[in-house]
Amino acid sequence: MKTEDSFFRKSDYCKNCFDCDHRSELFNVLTEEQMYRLNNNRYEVIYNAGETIHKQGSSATHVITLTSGLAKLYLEGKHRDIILEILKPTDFFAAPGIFVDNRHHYTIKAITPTTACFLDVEHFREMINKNPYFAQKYIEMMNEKTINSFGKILELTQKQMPGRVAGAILYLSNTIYESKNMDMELSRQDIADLCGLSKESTIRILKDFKDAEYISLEGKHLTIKDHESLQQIYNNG
Amino acid sequence: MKTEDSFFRKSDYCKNCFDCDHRSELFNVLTEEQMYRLNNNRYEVIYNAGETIHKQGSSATHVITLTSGLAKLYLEGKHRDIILEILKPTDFFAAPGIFVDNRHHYTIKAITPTTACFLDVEHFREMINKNPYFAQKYIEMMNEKTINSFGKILELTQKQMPGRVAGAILYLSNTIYESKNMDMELSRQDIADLCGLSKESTIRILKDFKDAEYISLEGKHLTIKDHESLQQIYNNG
DNA sequence: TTTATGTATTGATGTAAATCAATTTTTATA
DNA sequence: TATAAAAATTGATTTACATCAATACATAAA
Repeated sequence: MKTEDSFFRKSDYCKNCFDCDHRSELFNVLTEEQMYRLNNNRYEVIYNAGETIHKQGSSATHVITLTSGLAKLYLEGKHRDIILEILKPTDFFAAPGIFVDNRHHYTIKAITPTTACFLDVEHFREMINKNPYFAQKYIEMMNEKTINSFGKILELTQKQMPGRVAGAILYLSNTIYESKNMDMELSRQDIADLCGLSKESTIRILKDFKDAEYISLEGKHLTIKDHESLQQIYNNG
Repeated sequence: MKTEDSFFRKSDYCKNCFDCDHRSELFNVLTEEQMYRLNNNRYEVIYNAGETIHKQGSSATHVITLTSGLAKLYLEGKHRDIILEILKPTDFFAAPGIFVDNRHHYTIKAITPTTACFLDVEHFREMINKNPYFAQKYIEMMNEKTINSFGKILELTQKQMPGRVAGAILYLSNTIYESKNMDMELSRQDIADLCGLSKESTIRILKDFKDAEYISLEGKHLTIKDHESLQQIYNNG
């Protein structure tokens, strides 16, 4: 059911792709004709906080661009979830499964009210086949994600708790909120899943950082007070 | 310095790419002209066991196909190495860095005497730009690796020791040696790095499996005696 | 407002796996 | 062959983290 809030957000709907400021930069290399077709085939969906956008294991029929809000992309494990990435506008996502087994290998869930623009996989594949620039852009994007996932593997297996939590704080500050002063929309469990730690351990480390005055923290309001120290803990973690 | 053994292996040198049976299936979609250019630009290198083929952090100038031998592809972490993949003929490898920062983000080292066929990155990029089938094949390959690395993340963070060691044994048997009866060329440390465990812990689990008669193990000769049980341990982890 | 339900916090306890240390076995070298 | 060096094994100890349990707090529903 739509909330009043999401109803009003319908003003967020994009008129067209040509002058859309929510468009992923991936699409900048499309030809005029391809852009036209893109515009005719896309559609937008509005999600409430907590709703699932892609479900791990389900069939991958569309690629998406997040046009507003915040979402988490995570692997559902047996014992816990591992958040690989927080998605924000205008992140583009094409499931790696669309060229393999047409399945989603992770779940994407809205953290805040969110809108996403959907594009049919067949259409996306066609763009790749017909436009080498587009293909190259996509490959660059994929490869960057691969490299990131290497880093994730090392962090999750080699860093210990303080290093991982410091890493999560720096990631949120540098990449997601782009500020040292954050009204985080993530729950403590989300932060834990970002670190691959239990909720309790994460909370304890956050408290340590607060006591050491590296951060200030009240509820979901977090401010980085000593970026230097956090960075050092992350590096030596 | 070349050993006598590696000298004799020069007979392994490929005459040309056209009828090469060490060629990665990726290249099957090349046009005749592209295949001709491939043949003229490639070169082969012979490695002794233990030698480094690609070094993490160094600049990525070539993509490779492993034409003989066995190699390990691993991330060098602060405290330990994580083996992502064992490479065997005719595995193809293009560093994800070639479309990002022109660096290697992992190290590849020969486990046994090994030959690898090198192809210039510029040339490889050209193939991708000029041949959409080739680009698609490459994307498929990349995506498959991405999906595998998701699995790796879950295994390393959620499975405990017996599950991980069982996984490594099954991987070696199913994918690398393609037999239940293996004369493993990997060291105990290699197996540990494949599991993300310490050498000592890995050895202990192997001993447990031997005592339970799931495997027989003498030195580097390993035979799977109870595949079912190993699979179950892997699944329930 | 009251009640309920989920989220956050803190402390006590348990445990999986690493580390350390010593010994044995294997492989390489003089 | 003898000797050195590396790899494998085993046991004892330590520790980083999870789990469990109880309580506090916040948000939403009645």
